[in-house]
Amino acid sequence: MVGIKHAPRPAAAETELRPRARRKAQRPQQILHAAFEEFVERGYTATRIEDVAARAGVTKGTIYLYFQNKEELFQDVVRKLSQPVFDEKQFLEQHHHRSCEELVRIYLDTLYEHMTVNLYSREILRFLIAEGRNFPVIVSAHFDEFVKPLLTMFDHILQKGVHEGVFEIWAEDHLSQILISPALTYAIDTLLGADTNLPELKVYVNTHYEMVMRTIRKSTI
Amino acid sequence: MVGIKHAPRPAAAETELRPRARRKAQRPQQILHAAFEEFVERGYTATRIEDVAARAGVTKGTIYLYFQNKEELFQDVVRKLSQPVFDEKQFLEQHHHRSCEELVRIYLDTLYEHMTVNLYSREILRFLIAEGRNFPVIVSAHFDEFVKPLLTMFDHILQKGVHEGVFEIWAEDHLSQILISPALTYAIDTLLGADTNLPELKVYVNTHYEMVMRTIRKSTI
Amino acid sequence: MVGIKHAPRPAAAETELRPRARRKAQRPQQILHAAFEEFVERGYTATRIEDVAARAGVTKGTIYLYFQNKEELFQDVVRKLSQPVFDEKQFLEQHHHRSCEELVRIYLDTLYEHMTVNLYSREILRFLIAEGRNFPVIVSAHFDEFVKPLLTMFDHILQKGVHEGVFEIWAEDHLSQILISPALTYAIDTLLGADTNLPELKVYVNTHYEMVMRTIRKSTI
Amino acid sequence: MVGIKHAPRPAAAETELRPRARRKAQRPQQILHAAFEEFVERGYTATRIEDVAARAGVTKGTIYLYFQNKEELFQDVVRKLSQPVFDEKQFLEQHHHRSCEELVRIYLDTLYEHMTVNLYSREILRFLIAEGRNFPVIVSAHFDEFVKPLLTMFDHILQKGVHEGVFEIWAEDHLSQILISPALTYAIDTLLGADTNLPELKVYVNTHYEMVMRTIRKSTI
DNA sequence: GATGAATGAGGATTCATTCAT
DNA sequence: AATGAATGAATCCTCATTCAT
Repeated sequence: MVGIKHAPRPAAAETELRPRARRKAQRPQQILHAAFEEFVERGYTATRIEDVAARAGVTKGTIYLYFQNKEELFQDVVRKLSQPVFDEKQFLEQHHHRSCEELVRIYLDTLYEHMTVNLYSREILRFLIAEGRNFPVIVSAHFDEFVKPLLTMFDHILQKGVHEGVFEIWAEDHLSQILISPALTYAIDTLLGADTNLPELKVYVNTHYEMVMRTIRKSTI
Repeated sequence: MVGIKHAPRPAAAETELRPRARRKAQRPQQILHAAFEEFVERGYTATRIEDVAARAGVTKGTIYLYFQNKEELFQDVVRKLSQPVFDEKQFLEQHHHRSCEELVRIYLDTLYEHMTVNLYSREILRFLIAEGRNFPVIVSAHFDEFVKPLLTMFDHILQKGVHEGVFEIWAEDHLSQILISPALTYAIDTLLGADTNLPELKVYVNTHYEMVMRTIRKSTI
Repeated sequence: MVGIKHAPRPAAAETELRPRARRKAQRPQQILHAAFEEFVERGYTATRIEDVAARAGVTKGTIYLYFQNKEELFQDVVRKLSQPVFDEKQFLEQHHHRSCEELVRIYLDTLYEHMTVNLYSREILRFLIAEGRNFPVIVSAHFDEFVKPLLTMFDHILQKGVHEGVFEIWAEDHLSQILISPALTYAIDTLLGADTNLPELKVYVNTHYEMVMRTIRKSTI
Repeated sequence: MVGIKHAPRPAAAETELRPRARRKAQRPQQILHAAFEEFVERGYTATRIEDVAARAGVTKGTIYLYFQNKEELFQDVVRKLSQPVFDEKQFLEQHHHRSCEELVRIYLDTLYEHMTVNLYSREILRFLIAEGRNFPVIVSAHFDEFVKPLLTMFDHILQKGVHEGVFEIWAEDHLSQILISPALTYAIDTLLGADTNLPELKVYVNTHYEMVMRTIRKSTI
């Protein structure tokens, strides 16, 4: 009987840890996600620690066991919940048999899909714009870690195209940035909740792709 | 002729008022600008009415003589300090002798100059992204009043070009939006204070212009 | 022409004063009445000087020309707008041919009518109860000037009745106060806005009168 | 027997709680009483939450843990600190052997004693008169819960007397209200702090009682 | 480790009062 | 005499943070 008193030991599902320890190990993640959602819904200042706690299923005090303070929590949310759109190496390997034009297309499709599906990216963009002034460090960290790789990768595709004689890089600077811009426009439109004005995605991407190709395709006269 | 050179004496409006009345007439503007600057520096929530007052050279109470409350003040800042980039009619008249390609170039130059010179536009964009969730009305009002005309006008230039046989509109939708996107990217980059990553404007505009032309110029084979 | 420029001199209607002077002379009264009404509607603290001013048709500043401050204004309202229910001398002369029983009846009728018709009395009672703590002087002044005479006068009627052998004063003290009490109850009920519970006045007065008579009428066995 | 002498150990409710929980359990009462006293001394508007807190030995914030806001606090004070004068059933059982005349006397004695001893009743009456305009709900709630039962109970005594042939109800309506009125007068006088004019209670009650009896005692000729 | 009661600094807003015009 | 713009003290309420349990 004594043994039965205790809840049966759960199958060590995800980790080897005891339930208590496991629960503890998950706390920070739970809290980060809860915080993210609250920050998304209300913005930094309007978000109350207590609401984050409630959403995470803990209480105020617990938040402070894992995070110094609200500011720290916010920064951690941005840092830890940002997800790279691509893993460049993997992307190139996965699509190594594709033509450069196809790579551009897949790149764009992936990018837009990421933005559509992945709440995080979009909302973190909002955070950065809204609160960036007060958190300059995470802004540039985010830029380095997530935006720059995006641009670099597009650059690589362009270069590959040049190398293969299908693309033409006629400008010295900023070309990738300019060519990808429409995706940012789309993201901002979404952020502004301009639902009415939101373009139909498929058509939008087609046009975007066409714009890119017309711009860089090497004329083969 | 000499006489005519001077602007016509302003209607008794401002100058002839007694000092007190004149001061009063200026208050709302003073406050709006002070508020704008505080909102820019701190964001909506972090801005204290008392700071706005101090910056405007008045005291707390005075703010409330002219604005219902903080929210109202914020909305008025956005509403009243937004400035249209173009007056389309005037723009077209002024440049009626230009070719369509030149019109596109002037359009872009004007747009970027506006963004560079005009603090307001840029920061109001930040407001809209940061606080838009809480002020949906001004977001859509702003879109209708300032963004939509911008797009429409670009559309008109494109159509003119098509009419004259120099441009080709090969997409049914969103073309203008996509073609102008790089300007938004530039604005956002500025907002993010990515000073390091900020492109040299002249080169950036050139590239943007070239992108547009490559995209829409009718091939004349 | 010069003469016509000025507004025609209004006929010296109520006083010999010039219009301007007359207007000035009326100001304090106007303000007192406006203040009274505001105090009635909102209570002392919730009444704003500006509202009083607006109701009096002047501006804030003007109030302070005639009254030291809000407190002073309140006290003046209570002092100057209280109106005696009876002029005892006149009352007795007017009804000298009546029997004592009739005098009691007329006394009660007058009292209730005063309370019903005369907003002031009722509301000033509320002031006294609500704010009396903070204005002890006017409470006792009011008591001496308005309540005491009321009781005294009833006493006199009783004594007259005793003298004429129709009434019997069987208690040494407080008899008048007790016999008049139902009128106070009625006033309070009105104040509490207990409209639902408010008795039909005529019936109520009848019962009150009957109570009084049964209490003091000399049995004539 | 010794053991039994002690009151049965109170249900774990209060005593067995850990100190923290116990303190929490008492907070609302502490605050209510502190608030009551402040409201009594200053009136609703002039009372500052911070003063209530200080008197309750807590800080501002704590008040808001237990009460939504100042208004709510006020209403709760009125609601929860009002105490019925009688428990009718108990009163009648306790005095079932008394004559109806004695019942009337005891009723009055109890009523006056309640008013004298029980600060709350008196001051809550002041609240209702002073602030009733702004809290109509609690006025009528209070009337239904505390005043009406008082009248009803007096009615019942009268009816009992009629049944036993000693009283005569000669008026259809409002009789109880009128007969009890002097008690209200007494309460108001106390409220007005008319200490000078305050009757000596014993004499006053005697006269009141005599008035009632002369009014309703069935003549036994 | 977790809790949640308590704190108290901080900020929006109101309004009696002043005073230059 | 009258105005009404401006002031700033006063007060409600919120919420990040602490800490005894």
